[in-house]
Amino acid sequence: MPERILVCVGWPYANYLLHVGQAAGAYLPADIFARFQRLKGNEVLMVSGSDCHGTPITVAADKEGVDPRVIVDRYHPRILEVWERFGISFDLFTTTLTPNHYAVTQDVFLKLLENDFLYPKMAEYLYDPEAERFLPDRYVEGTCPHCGYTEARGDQCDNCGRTLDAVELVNPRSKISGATPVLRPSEHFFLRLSALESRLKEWVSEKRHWRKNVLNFTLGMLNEGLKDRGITRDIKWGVPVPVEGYEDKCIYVWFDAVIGYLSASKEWAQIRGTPDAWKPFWEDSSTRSYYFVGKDNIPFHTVVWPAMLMGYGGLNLPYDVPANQYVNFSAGQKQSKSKGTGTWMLDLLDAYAPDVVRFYLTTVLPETTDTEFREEELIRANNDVLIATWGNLSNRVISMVHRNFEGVVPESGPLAPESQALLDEAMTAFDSVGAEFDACHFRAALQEALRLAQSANKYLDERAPWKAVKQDKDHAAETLAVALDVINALKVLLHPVLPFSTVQLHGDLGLPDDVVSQGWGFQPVPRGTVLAPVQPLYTKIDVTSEGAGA
RNA sequence: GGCAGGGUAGCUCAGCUGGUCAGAGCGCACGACUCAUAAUCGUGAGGUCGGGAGUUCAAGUCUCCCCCCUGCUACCA
Repeated sequence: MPERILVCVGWPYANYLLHVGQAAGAYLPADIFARFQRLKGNEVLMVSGSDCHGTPITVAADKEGVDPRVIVDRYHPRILEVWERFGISFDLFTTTLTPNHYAVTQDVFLKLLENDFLYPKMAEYLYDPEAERFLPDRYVEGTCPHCGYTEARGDQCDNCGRTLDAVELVNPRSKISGATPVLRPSEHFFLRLSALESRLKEWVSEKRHWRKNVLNFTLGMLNEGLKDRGITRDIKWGVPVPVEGYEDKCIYVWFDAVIGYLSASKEWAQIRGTPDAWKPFWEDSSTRSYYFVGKDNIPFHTVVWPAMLMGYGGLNLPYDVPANQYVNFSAGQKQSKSKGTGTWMLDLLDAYAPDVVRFYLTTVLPETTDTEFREEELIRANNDVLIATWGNLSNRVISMVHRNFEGVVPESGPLAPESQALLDEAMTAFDSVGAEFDACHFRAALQEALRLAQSANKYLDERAPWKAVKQDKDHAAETLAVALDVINALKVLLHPVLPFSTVQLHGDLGLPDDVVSQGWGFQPVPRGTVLAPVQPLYTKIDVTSEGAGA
């Protein structure tokens, strides 16, 4: 019975290039998961898009004296390029600038308003009289009232680490213009999170399968008590508030960004020519929806978005939010998009084959703790694990079939116990590896799959077909045929992580159709199949040269 | 400051509800093999599980205190 799986991935901000941390934190795990589910024969919808609103984009645009759209148009195509080259298999990767997204966002807004989960409230906010805009706390600098640090930000002092309120700062100044901010009254809509607190608690308490950090963090937030949250801003770049008298205000970026999952699903359905196709993914309660995000985004996906969905009514809440920790870069330096440090995905993909990057990143996915990206480790993983254990396995077997059996998969007679044992192991692997993938334990899944490759290597060493072929050709035939069957199993087991090279292997094995249509399960290579000439799946990387991948 | 996660072999990381939990892979040393991208297979060395105190017959595993890293702390998203 096929299941329906909705894979939602955090929306990248459209004013930076994508770095390794984002790829490993959200997009790669989401893609591995989606590919696995498709192999299982499940119906998968995987959506995301560029988050195009928000203060940083308008600030960047102002700095260059251009429309924010120019910034978006510069980065969105680069993001798409990463998906293409890295093999992130979105069903739709859109933006928050589409008319559809605006319409869906406003619909959610109005429905929440109608259901009394939104209400307007007057308050005072910091205003930059020179730049003529209201300032988020982060855009105010000044002297810390506690330690006297002169570069303190409005939300926190980087020197003494205290949390601040922007109005506490001594000598406050706007980060944008340098002007002294003033307080100005403004009326904004607030999301009545407080009213949904108990329902959220009840809902979260059932989520035993959530990761420890996600569950505890969310429970902690709920137990502290939820405060209503302002969801509109005095800005012109964003989705307009669809209420009379509020024409000069926009819906705040995080509110519209999470709605993107829904609007993208609807857009996907429209593009496909089946406008209602989104509904089963959102309205059928048997659908499992997953949200792949970084740990900094947990509250938006385990509290705010669920609250919005509850307030809206009739739509599925997240089934799981397998949030990841961070991938750090070199000596504990964070992969920060704002600081401009880190390894950009496009640079990395210029240097290395996508599957090599995917393989290495999968071994260091920050599933439970922050991890570290190191280029020399990537090279080592390629040479000493990917090629040594897996690439070389298929290479040595295919080579021997060419040398001794004219490249045709030989017949295997009655199987020796060790041959049957290896095949049994391959069949079992679909359960064990599959269970890990399904539980979003991608590192463990990869490790488990590689164990089968090691067993196959051991099997070859014990049966020594290169020796057997001289006295007992049937013995060698059996060994190679069985080894090919296991390689074919590994091709499927590894496909979610290594989509490019396993597709190549599928063709090299002379098999029809594609890997996905073969499905998640053991399939022997038909005897008599003609193999393609030997063609290495991966290329060794010279340690001394800077990235020479194929 | 508060909340959450993490601190385990040279490196990257597993270790759920306390008793083969002191592990895996890589690296390193030695041996075997030579089909294969000097790949593979076997053997071995390596850690008082961040520090201290406690509970227990028994603690990386529970409790308390301390140190370090990361995130959040509601106007970055």
